Amino acid sequence: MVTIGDVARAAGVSRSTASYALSGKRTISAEVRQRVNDAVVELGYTANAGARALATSKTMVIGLLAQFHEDEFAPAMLQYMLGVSDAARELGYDILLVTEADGARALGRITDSRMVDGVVLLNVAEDDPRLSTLRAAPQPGALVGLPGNCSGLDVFDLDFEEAGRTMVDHMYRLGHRELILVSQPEHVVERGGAYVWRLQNAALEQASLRGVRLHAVFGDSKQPAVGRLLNDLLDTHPEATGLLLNNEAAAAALPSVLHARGLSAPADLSVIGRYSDEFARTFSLPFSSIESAPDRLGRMAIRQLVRRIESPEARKQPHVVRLVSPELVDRRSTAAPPT
Amino acid sequence: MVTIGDVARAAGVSRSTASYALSGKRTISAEVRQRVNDAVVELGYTANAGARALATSKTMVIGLLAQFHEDEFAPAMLQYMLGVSDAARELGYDILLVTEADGARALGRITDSRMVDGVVLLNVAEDDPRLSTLRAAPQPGALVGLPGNCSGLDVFDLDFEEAGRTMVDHMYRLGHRELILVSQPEHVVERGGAYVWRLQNAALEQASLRGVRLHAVFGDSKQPAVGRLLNDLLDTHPEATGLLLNNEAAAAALPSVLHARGLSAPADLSVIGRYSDEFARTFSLPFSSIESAPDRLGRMAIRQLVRRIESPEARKQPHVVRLVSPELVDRRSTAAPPT
DNA sequence: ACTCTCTGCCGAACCGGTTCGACGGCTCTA
DNA sequence: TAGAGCCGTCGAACCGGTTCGGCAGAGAGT
Repeated sequence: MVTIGDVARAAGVSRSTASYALSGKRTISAEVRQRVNDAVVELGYTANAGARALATSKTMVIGLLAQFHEDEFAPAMLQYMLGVSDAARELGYDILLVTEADGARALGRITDSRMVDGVVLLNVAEDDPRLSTLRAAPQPGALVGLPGNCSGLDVFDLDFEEAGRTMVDHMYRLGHRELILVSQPEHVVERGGAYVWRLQNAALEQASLRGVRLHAVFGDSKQPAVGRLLNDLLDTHPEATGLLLNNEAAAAALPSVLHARGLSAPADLSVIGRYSDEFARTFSLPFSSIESAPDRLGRMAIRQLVRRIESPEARKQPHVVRLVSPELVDRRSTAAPPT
Repeated sequence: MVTIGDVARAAGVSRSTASYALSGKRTISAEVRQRVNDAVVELGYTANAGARALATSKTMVIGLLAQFHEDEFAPAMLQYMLGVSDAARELGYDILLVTEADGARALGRITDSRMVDGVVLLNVAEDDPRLSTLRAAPQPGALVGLPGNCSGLDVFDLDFEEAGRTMVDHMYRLGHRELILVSQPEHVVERGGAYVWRLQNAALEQASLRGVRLHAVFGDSKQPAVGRLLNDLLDTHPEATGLLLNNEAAAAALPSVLHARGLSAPADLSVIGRYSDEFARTFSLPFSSIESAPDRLGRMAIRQLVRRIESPEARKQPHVVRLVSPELVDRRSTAAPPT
C-alpha cells in the first residue's frame, strides 16, 4: 500500500508538507505542490479512508436505513433509495445501506462505531422505534416520512393531508359528488404508516365539507386481491364517478380492471392516483396523479443533513419539518362525470 | 466520545489488557474480563470503526455496485441488492452502496481508499468496464452476472443457456411445436446484457434440434409498448401455442393482455417465464417460471467473497464460475396445446 | 546593519484502536 | 530451594493520515 509517507519521500518533502500540498490548507510553493502531485500520480496514491476518518472524525459516509415490509410495494422504496444515493454522491458522500429488520439496533451500531457522519431514515412510522436511537446519537439525521413526534429532527415528507384535500377538491370542481378512495392495506396503518390515514382523514373531512360522498377503503398490496377489490368496489358503488388511489398496487392493477369492464378514463370514470412519475412511466399508468417525488424528498433530506454535518452552527439551528405541497401531474384521466 | 482508554481506566487496567479482554485473543483472568465488560456497559463503549480499520486493515464493509439503466426493469434489481445485503449482514459485514453511472471509477475510488474489504458487482455485462478495475484492485470481488472473460474472478449467475433449453424442452414434451420467445429489449443486448442472447440462442438451438418453430423477439421494458407487442405477436403467430418470457415487464403485462383477448393459460396458451418467485408474488403472476433466484445468487456471491476476504489461503485458490441450474416453479400455466 | 514580517517547510503530537515483546509472580518439578 | 514454565498484565510501537507550533530564510522598512 502506498502511503502519504511514500509520496512525501518521492517528492523530497515531509509528510506534513505533502498533506498540506494536497489539501491546500496552507500555502505551499507551486514547485513543491507540483512535485507532490507528480509523486501522487506516479505512485498511484489514494488516501486511506480509515486513517483519514480517524484523524478528522469525518467518514464522508451517510447511513441509509431502509425498511422493507412484506405488505408494502417494494419498487416504490427503491426510488427513495436511489434519490438519496445520487444526491449524496453529488455532495461527496457515500452510502452505507442498512436493510436489517431491527432498524433501531442497526442504527445504534453504525452511529456508535462512527461509521457514518449522518443518517437518513426511510419509511418512518408514526411511532418509529428508530427515533429514540437517532436522538441519542451524536450524528445528525434526517427523516423521509413524518412521525408523530418530530422534536429534534429534520423531517421531509409529502403533505399527505393536503394531497387528500387536493384530490377531493379536484374531483369536486369537475362536478363529481361520489368518490371512492383506495388506500394502502390496513396492516400498513397498524404498523404506523401514518401517511395512509393522514391522506384518508383529510380527504374524508374535505369531502364532508364539500358535500361529497366518499367511500374510503383499505386495499391489498398484491395484484390479484387488489384487482378483485377494485371490481367489487365498482360493483358496490355504481353511482361513484371518481376513483382516488393512494395505493401503488391498485394503480398498477387498474388498467386491466377498467379494460375488462369496458370502461375508460375519464369518459366513464375519473381517476387520480398518488405515486411518482417514475413509477407511472415504468408501469405506463395513464392516470393523473399527485406526484410523490421520492427523488426530490431524498435530495432535500440529504441537503439538509449535509448542511448539519458540515457546518457547526447549522447543527444548533432549529429543526425543520418540510411537507412539500402535492403537485398534480395531469395525464388527462379526469373530467366532468358522465351525465 | 468514549474510547478504549476510558474503559481501561474505569476497569483499572491498561489499554492493551482491555483490548485483549474484549477480543479474547489472549488469556485474561475472569475477574479482569468482568471488570472490563462492566466498564464497557457502564460507559456505553463501542469501538471506533475507523481506528479499528486502520489498525487491522479490515473494514467489515463490502462494496455493492449496482447499475441502473433506463431500459431495464428496476424492481428486479432491488431483489439482488436485498439478497446481497442480508447475506452480508449475517456474516457481520455492512454494505456500501454505489449507484454511480460511472461504475468503474466508483469502484476504483472505494477500493483504492480501502473503504471496503471486498466488492460485489451486480448486472455484469459481457464486456464490463468495471472488470479491469476490479482485477487491479487489492480486494477480492465477486460477480453476479456472467461476463465474456471470467479469468481471475468469482462469478455467479443463473445458467441462462440451460434455462433456454429447459423452457423449450418443457413445452416440447407437452406437445407444443410453435412457440414465441419475448426477450429483454435489444438495447440491453447492445449494452452487453449477454444473458439475453445466451438464453435466446440456446432456446433457438434447442428448438431446431427438436423440430420446434420458435419466434424470438426483443420486447420493450415498459408497459404500454410491451403490451402492444404481446398483442401483435399473438395476432401475427396465431398458430403459436406457447409463450416464453425472458422479460419481466412482459410478464407483468401479460395477464391483462390475455384477459382482454379472452384467453386463459394454460387452456388457450401455455406460458412460461423467467423471474423470481418474489417478483411473481408482488405482481401475482400466475405463470410457471424459471426461478431466477436473486437472493440465492447474492448469497452465494457473498459467501465466496467473505471466504476469500477472511482466509489467506482461500485468496490463492482458483476462481470459480458457478452457473446455477434453472429450477422450474410450476404454477400450472402450461399444458398440452389445445387441439 | 538590524529588526520585523511573511512565506514555506518541518517535526512532533494526536486520532483510537491492535499487537508484539517483555516481565513479574505463581506453581510445579527436580 | 533453585530453575523452568506458564499465566496475566503492561508498555510501546504501529496503522496512515491531519494539524499545531516553530523555525529558517528572504524581502521590506528605517
